[in-house]
Amino acid sequence: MERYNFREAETAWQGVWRDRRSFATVTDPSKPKYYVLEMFPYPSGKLHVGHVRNYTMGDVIARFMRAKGFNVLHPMGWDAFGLPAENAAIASGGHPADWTYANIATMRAQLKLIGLTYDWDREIATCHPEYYRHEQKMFLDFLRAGLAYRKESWVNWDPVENTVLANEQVIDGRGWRSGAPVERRLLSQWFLRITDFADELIAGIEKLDRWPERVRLMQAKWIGRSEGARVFFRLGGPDVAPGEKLEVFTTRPDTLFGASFCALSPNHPVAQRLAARDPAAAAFIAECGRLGTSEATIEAAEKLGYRTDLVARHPLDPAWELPVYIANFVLMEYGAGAIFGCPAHDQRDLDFARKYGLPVKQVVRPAVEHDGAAPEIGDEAFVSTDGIIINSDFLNGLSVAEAKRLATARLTELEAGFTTVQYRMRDWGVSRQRYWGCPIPVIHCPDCGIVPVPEADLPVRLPDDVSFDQPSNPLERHPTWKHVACPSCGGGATRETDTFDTFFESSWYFARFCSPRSSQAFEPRDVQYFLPVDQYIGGIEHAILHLLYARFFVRALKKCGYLDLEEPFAGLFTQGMVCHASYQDVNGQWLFPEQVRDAESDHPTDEQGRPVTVGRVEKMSKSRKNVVGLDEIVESFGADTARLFLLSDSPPERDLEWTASGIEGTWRYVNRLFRLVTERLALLGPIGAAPASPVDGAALETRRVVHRTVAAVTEDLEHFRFNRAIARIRELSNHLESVPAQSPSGLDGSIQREALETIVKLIGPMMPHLAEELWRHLGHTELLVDQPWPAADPALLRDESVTVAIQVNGKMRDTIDLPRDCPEDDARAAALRSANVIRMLEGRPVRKVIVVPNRIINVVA
RNA sequence: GCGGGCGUGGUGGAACUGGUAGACGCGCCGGACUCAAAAUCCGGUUCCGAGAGGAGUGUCGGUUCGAUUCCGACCGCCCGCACCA
Repeated sequence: MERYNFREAETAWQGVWRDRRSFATVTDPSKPKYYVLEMFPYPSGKLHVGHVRNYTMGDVIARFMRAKGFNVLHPMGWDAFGLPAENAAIASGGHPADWTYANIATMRAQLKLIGLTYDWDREIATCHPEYYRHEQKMFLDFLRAGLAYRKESWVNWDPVENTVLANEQVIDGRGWRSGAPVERRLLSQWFLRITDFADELIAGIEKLDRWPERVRLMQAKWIGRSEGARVFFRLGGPDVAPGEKLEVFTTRPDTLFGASFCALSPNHPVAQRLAARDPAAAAFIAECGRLGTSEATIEAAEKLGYRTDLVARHPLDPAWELPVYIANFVLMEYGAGAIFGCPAHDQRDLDFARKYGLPVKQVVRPAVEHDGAAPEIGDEAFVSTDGIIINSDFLNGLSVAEAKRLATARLTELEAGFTTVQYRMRDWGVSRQRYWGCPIPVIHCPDCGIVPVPEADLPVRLPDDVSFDQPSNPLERHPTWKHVACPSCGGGATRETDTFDTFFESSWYFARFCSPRSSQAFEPRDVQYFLPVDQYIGGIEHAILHLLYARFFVRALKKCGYLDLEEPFAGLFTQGMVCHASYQDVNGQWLFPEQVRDAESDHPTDEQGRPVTVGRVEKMSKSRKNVVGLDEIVESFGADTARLFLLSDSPPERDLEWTASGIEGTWRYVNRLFRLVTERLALLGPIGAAPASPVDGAALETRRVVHRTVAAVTEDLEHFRFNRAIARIRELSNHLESVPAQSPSGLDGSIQREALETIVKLIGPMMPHLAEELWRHLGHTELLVDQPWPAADPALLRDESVTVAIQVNGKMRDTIDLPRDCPEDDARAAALRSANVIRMLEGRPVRKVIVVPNRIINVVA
């Protein structure tokens, strides 16, 4: 029996596609375009099968859309700056660039093994000066447009990576890569004004209707828009200047009459000033700093306050004085860094008030009163906004919404406040104290201050001769690199030694792919044609990070005149992870899957026959050794088998468990398909002849199955339902196998040909090498990749007779074949004739018969 | 705590807008071929029951002629956010 020689076929077809430049794409506005992009990888070393699931999905879409006639852009590149390269250099003494480029070479070769339709002419690596020079220019333009600025602020310091992290890169108080608890440091850093676009970024989410709801919600929450008011409280007390005011932010100006205290952040300027003259205040502030504000321990931390000798005068009743506290739960970074506390209607304020014996005055009662009186405030604040204002002077009797409006109107009149919108998101800190990144193109001059590097001097290149023998930034220690003449006054000055956050590079690479060799960042003609990305594919872990930064970046670029684009990614798909069981030997050491015998049995052992403990099925990771190498799988089963398995076993958005039995089963199917086609070649009609039009029998049924499959698979691929598409194709091949191959009972040659050519075309996006090989076997000289996607004949999608289920009292008792769309009376009569129905009725009278045309008949007794 | 998602055979998962639950696989069982094994092929495989039939989509309840699908309460799992005023 002939087996499919995937090694020969895959190498050969990859060569043909390469030589014919089958997947090279050019800007051609006369054709509809489709831009498919998978999030480009960081070149970390070697690919395992878990890495390639999203590339396979992207490739299926690219090939499918290509067959449907689109001019498909499907590029690949490398997110090549980043810490692992530097860490490798520290560990082994090499240079980050060498490590990075070597990994790129390895991974590029691996990607080429699996037959992806990348236009390799467009390959980019972000660590190349021809790439990063453009983002240096962008930064200078941002600077000019006021979108970039430098300020001293408290930042997140990762003590393991020895660098600052953006807020988005701190997960549960820990560095997103190192996992180390983040410290707070006061540093001068570069920021991008992402908050300028907060409103636009939130409004734009509405229009991203081809994004997962989950990601849209996460972004909206991250940006965190709150409508409210700034309110000013006149301060009183020692060393308070005449007319000095305390500014607070609140979303509930309607509850101002329920105020019982004000609270300052420990970092608030007023608190800091107080600390200078009040040692107890200073001690309290120091204590707050020790506890940390970004630690996960905050959750359990008690709400603590220090009562100052200051008072705050109520803006709507100057005779009313409120105590002023310094409180550990007030964040300097949000709002005004100070609050007014309304214990009756805010749980946190209530806890605080109870602890310090402050008054609790209810000013909102439930809109629907229960038995007359409003319930007392006990340990639970009444936080609902569905209520009526009470005990509040001129606001009494109003709804919460009305009271908000009236209160802020009065505040505005008194010049004691105004309405405002507050965001949770803060500006994006882009400075990193590391070497392997894009240099920030500014110069610090003792006389002129910050001076941008002149555009003619770009790119500011990284120096090659650096050492990693100390933990600090090598650019800082370099003997000459940072010492330059000031471009403005010519005097002695120093370069900025920080580099950009690597999310800077990934914020615009999708645009660079449109014109990767241009001397500009990109050509307007190209980006206008290809952008936005029609289908973006990547992991959920970037729901906020990269996907938010890129959305901001296109807006900033638009403002600077680079491009005219609303959103970078019109469609987004977030794929699940590839998982594998993990194994430990008797000593608790992790084992690679290939070191385990009988891994899927009840008693797996190691190579010495000792028992092995099977752990959880979890994401493939080097540390647990539960990885399956891509090279090994391609060598044993071929790229198509690996691709098919990655697509078939789970829905694409869910996690997939990689199993040896699964990949073997897929390999069996690949061979079955190969035989199905190659064993029937002698029976086929000529190429190009129209299929016969049988009126009934097996031949008609076969044509129906073929066309139904085309319709179903097309629909499935359009909706990312790869697992279902594959199930449909398997049903079709099951059907074809069941039809006798040989005449006279077999099919007409033209119908055989139609069926086999169709199945080959349908598997094309998923198993491109096998499909191309079988297409050649079918006698074609042109390439399958240049063939159009098959179309289903609508006439063959409609059956003339339908199988209708018959229920008695909702339970299925029989099925009957009826002509399609037959009259209801006929259907009813046919159902009542059914022997099973008569038996199940047991002589009871029929009360009602429900007929759902072509579907079901329910006899109710 | 808040927000979102998910619970279907031994297992991964199907089931269009409420209309034949378990498609398509994996595994398992039986059989054919073989000296034997592998490969391949054929048949079976939700549970109970010999059968007729009954039960069945996390649990309980509701709406309906009919519920995996809609509604309510609960249980469990996963993910995100979390002193945001």
